[in-house]
Amino acid sequence: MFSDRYNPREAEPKWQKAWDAAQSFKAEDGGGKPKYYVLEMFPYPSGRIHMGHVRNYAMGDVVARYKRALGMNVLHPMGWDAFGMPAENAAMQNGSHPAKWTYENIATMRSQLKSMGLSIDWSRELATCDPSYYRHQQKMFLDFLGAGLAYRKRAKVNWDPVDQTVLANEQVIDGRGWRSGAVVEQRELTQWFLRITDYAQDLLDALETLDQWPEKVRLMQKNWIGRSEGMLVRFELNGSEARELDVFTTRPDTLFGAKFLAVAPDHPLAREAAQRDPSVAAFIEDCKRTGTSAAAIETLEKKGVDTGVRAAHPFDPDWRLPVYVANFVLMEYGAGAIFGCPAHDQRDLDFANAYHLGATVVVCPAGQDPATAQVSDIAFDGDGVLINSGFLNGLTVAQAQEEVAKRLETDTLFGKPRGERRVSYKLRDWGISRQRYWGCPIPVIHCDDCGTVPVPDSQLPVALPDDVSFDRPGNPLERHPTWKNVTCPECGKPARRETDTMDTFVDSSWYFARFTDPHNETAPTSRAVADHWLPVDQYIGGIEHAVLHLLYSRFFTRAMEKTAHLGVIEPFKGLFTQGMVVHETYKDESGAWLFPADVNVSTDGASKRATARDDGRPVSVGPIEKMSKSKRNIVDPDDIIRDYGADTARLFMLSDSPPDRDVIWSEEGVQGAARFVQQIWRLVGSMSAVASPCGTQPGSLDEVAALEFRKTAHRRAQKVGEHLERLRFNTAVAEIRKLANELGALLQRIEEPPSAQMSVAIREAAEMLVKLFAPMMPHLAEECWRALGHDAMLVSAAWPQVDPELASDDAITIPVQVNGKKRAELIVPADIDNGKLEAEALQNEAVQKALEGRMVRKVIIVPRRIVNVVV
RNA sequence: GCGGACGUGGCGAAACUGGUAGACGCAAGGGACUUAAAAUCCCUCGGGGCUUCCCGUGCGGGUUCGAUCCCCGCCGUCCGCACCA
Repeated sequence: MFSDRYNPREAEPKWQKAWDAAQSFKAEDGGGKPKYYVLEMFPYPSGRIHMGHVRNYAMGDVVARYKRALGMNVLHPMGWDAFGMPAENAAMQNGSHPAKWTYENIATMRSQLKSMGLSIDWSRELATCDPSYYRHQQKMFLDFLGAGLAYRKRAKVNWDPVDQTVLANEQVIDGRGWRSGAVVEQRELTQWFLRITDYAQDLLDALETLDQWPEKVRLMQKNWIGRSEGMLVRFELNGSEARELDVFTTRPDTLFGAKFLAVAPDHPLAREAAQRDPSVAAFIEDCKRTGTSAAAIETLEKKGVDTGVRAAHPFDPDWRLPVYVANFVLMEYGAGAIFGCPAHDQRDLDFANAYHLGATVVVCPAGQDPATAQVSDIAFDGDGVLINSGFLNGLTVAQAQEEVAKRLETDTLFGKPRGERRVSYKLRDWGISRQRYWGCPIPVIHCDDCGTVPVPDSQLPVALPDDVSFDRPGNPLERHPTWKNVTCPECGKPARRETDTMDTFVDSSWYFARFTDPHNETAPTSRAVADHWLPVDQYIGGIEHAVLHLLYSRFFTRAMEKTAHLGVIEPFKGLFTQGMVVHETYKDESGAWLFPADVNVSTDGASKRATARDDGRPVSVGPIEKMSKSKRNIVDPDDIIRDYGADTARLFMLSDSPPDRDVIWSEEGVQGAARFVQQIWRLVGSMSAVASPCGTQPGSLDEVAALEFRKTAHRRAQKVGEHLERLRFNTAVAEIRKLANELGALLQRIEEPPSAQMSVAIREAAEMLVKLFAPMMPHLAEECWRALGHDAMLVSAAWPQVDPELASDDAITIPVQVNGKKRAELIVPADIDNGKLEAEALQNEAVQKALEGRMVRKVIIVPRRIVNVVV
C-alpha cells in the first residue's frame, strides 16, 4: 500500500479536486458554530503570483484550516484588486484592452493559487473592476456625498505633464513621475475628496482598542494622523487689506520671544502682497519651482520676503512684528501661518539669522543664569522657566501655556477672543480623483445650470465604455466621443459626465465587507450578514500598507457605518504583518543580473562559487535583497510547485524564519523542507504498518512503552496548538519536527509484533501527527490519512484533543545553582514539594562540592524551574 | 532632525511574564550501507582547557540570589516620517 516516496505531483491535484467536489471550504452564513473570518490582503492581478503571495496565503491558510479543525465556521475568501495603472500601461505598450489584460491575469493567478491547495471559498470570488462590484461603490459614494463625507474642492496636486494625470504622493519619486520620469508640477485642480479628517480623533483614539495589531503599525498611524495641541492666535494687521492674521502655534508660552510672522507662499495674504510688490510675486514663483523631494527639503535654505505688512503683538499693541512670506511655511498645516520665535525653534532661528531678526531667550533652561542665557545657532526647545516675558516671568512652560491661553481667550480683537485652543492634525482629506480610465467612474454629472448632480440610482452603474483608445497619453474617458455627453438628470439639458475615476485605494477599502455577501445585487452588503462576519478576525498582509490601505479601510468602515451599511467601525480585529521573501542576487562580469534558475551555486568547504548554467561563465553572488523583477532574484512559484509540490513550498515559507521577519529563499532550504515531507511519509508508513485498525481508541494503558507514545504525541500537540494560537508558525513547525523525530526513535525500540496496547497508542500518535501538520501540508496530510485507513477526508476532522494529564511530565529536570552558577541537575517528580526538593538539592554531590563547606544563607526555589543555593 | 525596531554559533533561528543560552533546521566534517552515485541511517558541530573547569547573547555600567530579557550610557544595522509651527 505504501510506496517508498510520496509523489506530490499525483497527490496534490487529486486532493484539490476532492476538496472542491465536497465544497469543503464553503462558509455558511450562520449556524451554531462560532464564526472566524480570516483574510489575506487580496492581490493585484499583475500577471503571475510571486513568492510573497505564497508566503502570505500559506500563513492565512494555516490559520483558516486550524480554526476550521477547531470547529469554527471559517470565512476565507479571495478576490482581485483589479483596477489600476499597470493595466493601462500594458494597453499603451501592446494595445490590449485593460479588461482583457486584467481578466487574463486573473485566470492565470487563480489557477496558480489553486495549485497551492488553499482552503478558500472560491464561490465568493470578486474582482473590483467588475461592474457588479463597483456599482455598489458608486452607490456608496453617493451616500457619502449625501452625508457630507464626499466633497469637491480646488486643491494643489501632483501633476504629471507627460502622462497628463494626477499622481498620488507615493507615485512621485524624487520629484518625478514614477512612470514617465517627468518632473512633477504642482497644479491647482478641482478634485473629489473624502472627509477622512472628520474622523481624525476617532481614528486616533480607537488605535488603543486594536490590541491585536502590531505596535509598529499603530504607531505609524498615530504619527500619520499627527495630532498636536496648541492655539490659534489672531494678530491685528497694519498695511494689508486683511485686518487680521490667524496663526497656529504649539508654543504660545514663547509669544514674548516673537520676532516675526510668516505665511505660506500660497496664503491669501501672500497673494495680496504679490499684487502690490513684484519681488514678493517673484519669490512665490520661485517657491513653486522648488521640488518637494526629501533630498530637496534637506538642503533647502530658509528663505523669505518681507510683505511690508506689520502685525501688532497681542500683549503689546505698540510692538510691531514684520510679516514675511517664507518657503518653510506650509499652507496645508495649521493656519498656513506662524509666528516665529527664533530662540526656541530651530527653523525660526535659521530664518531669523538669515534676515537679522534677532532672538530673545524667553525660556531659561534649569541651571542656567537668566542674565546670560542666549542662543546663537542652536535653538532651545526644552523645558525651563519663563524670562523676559512680562506677566509670564517665573512660570514653567506648561504654566505659561495655560496662562497665555486664559489671557487670549478673554481678551478680544474686533469683538472676538484673541485666541482659542486648537487641535491640529497632519492628516488631510483623501483626494480620490484620478484622470485615468481603468478605475471606478465617479457617478456625478456636471450641469451648467444645476451644478454637480448625482447620477440617479436607476442609472447605476456608470459603466466604463469599452471602445477607448490608448494611443495617446491622458484620460481616454475625457476624449471619448460620446461617453461624457449626457443630459442633466434634473433639468434635462445637455450636461457632462465626470470623467475622473476613483483612486484604487477606494476599491480596496471595503472589499472585506463585500466578501460577506458578494452576490448581493441591490446593496453593497446586507446588514445581518455583514454584522455576523465582521470584523475580520485575522487580517494578514505586508507592512507597506501600514498607513495607506489600513487607514483608508478604517475610515471607510466608519463612513459605511454612518451611512447604515455596516454595524461596526473597525474592520480588522487582528492584524499580522508578514515579512518579505528575500534572495541572493547574481551578476555576471558584464554586470547583467541573472535569475537564480540560470545559476549553478556550489560550495567547496566554506567558500561559495557561482557560474552561469548555460556557458559556465563566472557569476558573482551579491547581497540578499527583496525579490524583484529588476534584479532578477526571483523564484517562480510554479517551478517550485512543479519540482517539489505545494506542501514543500508552504512548509518552507512557514518554517525558516519568524513570520513577521524576512525569510531568505534558498535552494537548500526548500530541499530541507522536501526531505521532511518524505520523512513524514516514511514515518506514517511504518507507523501504519504496526498500528491498530482504523477507529480504535486508546483506553487506560499500563504498558510504559505504549504510554510513552501517547505522552509524546499529547505533549507536542499541546505545544503546536500554543504556537499556532500566537501565529508562531516557525516554532510550530519545529515542534512538529521534534514530534516526528521522537516518534521515529520510539518506533525503533518497539518489539515485533507490537502488543495490542502498543498498536492503539501508535495509531493515536500517528493520527495526531497527521492532524498537527495538516494546516501546513494539507495534501500530504490527506494522503497519510487515507494510508492510515480512513475513508472520510481529514479536512473535516477535528483538531486533536489534548489530554492535559498525558501532556504534563511526571518527572522533570531541575537545575541547581550555587550563587547563580549551575552546578547540578536533579530529576525529580513534577509535583515534588519545595522542602523535599531543597533537601535533595543540598544532598547532591556536585552541589556539596561547590559549597566547599560554606554556610548556606538562603535557598531560592522557583517551582518546576530552578533551585538556587546562596552562600 | 524626529519616532521606532533590532544586534544570540559559519547561517536561519529558539529561550512563555527575569530562572539550564543555542531547541528545530541549514551548511560543514567524520562514519555506515552501496560496484558507484542518489536516497537513507549514525556521530561531531559557540570558544578554550578537554574528567568533574572557565569564558560566552554588540560594548560599558547598574539592579537582582539569578539578566538574552529590566534600568542608564555608548556603538552598529534596518524601518517609518520629514520644513507639521
